[in-house]
Amino acid sequence: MQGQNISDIIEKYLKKILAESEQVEISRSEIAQLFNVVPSQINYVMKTRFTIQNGYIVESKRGGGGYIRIEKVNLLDDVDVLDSLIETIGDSISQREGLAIVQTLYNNEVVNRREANLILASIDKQTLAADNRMQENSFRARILIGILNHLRYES
Amino acid sequence: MQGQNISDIIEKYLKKILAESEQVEISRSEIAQLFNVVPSQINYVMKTRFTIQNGYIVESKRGGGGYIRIEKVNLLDDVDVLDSLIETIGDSISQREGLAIVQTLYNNEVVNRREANLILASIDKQTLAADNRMQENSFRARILIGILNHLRYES
DNA sequence: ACTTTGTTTGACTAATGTTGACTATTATTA
DNA sequence: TAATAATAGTCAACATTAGTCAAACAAAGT
Repeated sequence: MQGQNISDIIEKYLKKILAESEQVEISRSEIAQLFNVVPSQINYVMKTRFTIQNGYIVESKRGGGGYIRIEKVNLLDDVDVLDSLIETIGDSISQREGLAIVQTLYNNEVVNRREANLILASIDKQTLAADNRMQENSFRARILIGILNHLRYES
Repeated sequence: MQGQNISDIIEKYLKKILAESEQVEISRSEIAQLFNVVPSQINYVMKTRFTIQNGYIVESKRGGGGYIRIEKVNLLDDVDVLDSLIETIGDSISQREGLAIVQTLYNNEVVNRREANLILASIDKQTLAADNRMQENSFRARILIGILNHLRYES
């Protein structure tokens, strides 16, 4: 039997619920209590077992009536393309290279023209207007990767 | 599932009314009594859920016959609203406020759902993952303004 | 055995919501 | 016009959640 540690058990518990419904909304402290672990262990489970690569989106809110919501999403077919693009980007990318990435997305029909232009607006040199080139390229990389990760699934 | 805290409930109550008519006029104390909260909680709800970023304008009057009036505004009809939206962004904006703005763009059919999610991905806290909060909010502001200006001159 | 990777824990931090005392404004009444 | 009543606004303390991070511990590789 594999999966005997408590994180695996919590993971199974939640995925069983998610097999029935599209999403779960939990109270971190309640789940923690239910499995007799500290609350932050729930964060660990989220971070290691409910990632976007696995097809899950996790959202949360603090304060009174706070929650953690896990949503199961359908991963698309182009995931491999997206992965390799993300790899290409790394942690820094120029505007010219960014344009090429968006072009690729458009050519592969991952995004349409309007969406492509929207992305370009967000990674535009003038938009980012960073203090220095390194910072600008760094944020451009993060934004593009965030968008690519988003394109993994249909919402 | 969602909306366990009383502020969310009050928000929903008011938005239900606003779905029918363009505006509501309430008595702060009456609403407070209706939901069994202190009057100032109504101000909290206004400040966090009925801002211009959310697409609402709140006006009020004190004294006898005082009121709080919530008005739904339309981005398309009102060019000034877009401008004031950009103005409220300034050079820094939180993820929460950013979400409110994108939601408003969607509600006003300036963008569709897919585009809205694309924008949200680009201004997401995790996407930006800046060294500090100020930097994160600063770049979020630049991106949003860049996108808003793009949308303005696009259609 | 040693090293690397994964898990568990708890102290500290951050975000959001609730409450009430005090203040400000407007209308009504003396 | 001055006093009073009837509203709404502000602000800071407190309450209620979730998040981060690094240390301790455990398991798996080499």
